Amino acid sequence: MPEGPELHLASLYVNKMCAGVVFTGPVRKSEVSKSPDVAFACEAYLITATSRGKEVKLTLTPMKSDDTKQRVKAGQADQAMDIVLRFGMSGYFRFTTEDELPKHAHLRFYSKETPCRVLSFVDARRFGTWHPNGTWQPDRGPCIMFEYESFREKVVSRLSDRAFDKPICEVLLNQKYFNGIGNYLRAEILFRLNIPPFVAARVVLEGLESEDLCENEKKVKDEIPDTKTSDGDTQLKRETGDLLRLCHTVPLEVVSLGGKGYDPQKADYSDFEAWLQCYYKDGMTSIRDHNGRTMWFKGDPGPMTPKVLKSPKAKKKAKKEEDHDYTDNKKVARGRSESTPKKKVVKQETATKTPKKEKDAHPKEAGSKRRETEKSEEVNAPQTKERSAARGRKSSSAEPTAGAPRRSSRMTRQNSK
DNA sequence: CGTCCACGTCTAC
DNA sequence: TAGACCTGGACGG
Repeated sequence: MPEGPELHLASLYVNKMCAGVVFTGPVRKSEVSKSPDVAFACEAYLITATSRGKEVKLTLTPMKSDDTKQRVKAGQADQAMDIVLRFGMSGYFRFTTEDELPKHAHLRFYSKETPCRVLSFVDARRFGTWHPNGTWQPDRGPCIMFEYESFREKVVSRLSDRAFDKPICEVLLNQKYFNGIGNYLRAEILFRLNIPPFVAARVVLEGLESEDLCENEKKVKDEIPDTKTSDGDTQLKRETGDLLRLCHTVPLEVVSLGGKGYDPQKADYSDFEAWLQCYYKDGMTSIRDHNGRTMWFKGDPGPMTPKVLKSPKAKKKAKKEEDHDYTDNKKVARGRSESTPKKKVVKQETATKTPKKEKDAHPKEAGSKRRETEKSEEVNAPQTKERSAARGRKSSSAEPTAGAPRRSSRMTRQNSK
């Protein structure tokens, strides 16, 4: 969930659900959370939210009353407090009754009703954080969705920054310049323009102007290939705008998909999945970037494609071997200089294309990926995603295609209800 | 049961 | 530029 669009949808969710709701008492934190306590308590306060790139800011506003002195004396807030949150890999908001508190609700705001309801920041993996009395993180750039002009200007004017020496797909994750872009967005954006992911960012970006010449807010019309015909090869990509503009418009498309894209309650990610054209899609290729993140793309990977294998798997494998290596020469032998090459078995890269034994039933499922990886083993060659229908097939062999076990593995929030 | 993978930062050799 | 930080779902055995 959490890339720029989801963070923004989260702020919309808070504003919608909490409009007119009066909250009361202290803000509560789960026992297990390592994020700071939120020292705010108030007899009656309101909650609103805004977003910027990959951050959300909650504003707690005490409601007027005449007993200000008393309140202050009682340790109650009389001033608004901002809390800035980052969502990590799994954060989101829910507004529920107290007895429906989601698991992993690490920060909670209680309404004054009876029975009361609770606005929760839910974050299973706890990679998310919050900062009481916080401000937008200084090192993050302008929001790609709502500060488009300054975002664009900043990138164009700082192209000499060595940050742009790296492959474009990696630079797109640099929040100093692309605040709001995440792993699925970088794949979708580069795919739309057919830009090889591992081309130096500067090469891709130089020549672009600060002014967006295509500045007439015309909806980016993109042909979404008929999902049924699978074979997402339908090449009708006629995108409007340059890379920087798509860093703005593509995320906004996700926002326009609406709440169902976000609200885990709806458990309905089908629209979002249908919207995806590249990320995790069948027929696409994926390889690990220099930071170990999976880059999805199609076609030419570009000249700066990572040489050494650094998939989590490869790493783990290497580690394992080390553990079982009693020869004591680890440090010397492969200590570090040659890091991971170990068995660069590089099978013929032609191994890339997996026999297509399955006709797509329905794009979806992230399943089979591991299988592919399996095949590639130590190979650095890109892997194209193969059908996973086989997966559903397999597990529910009794039930072939009909109700296709379309539980869409990932993308499906752990709510499904 | 175990392994691999995930929409993201952080910080420590 | 590796790990670290976490939980849980999908799969494989």
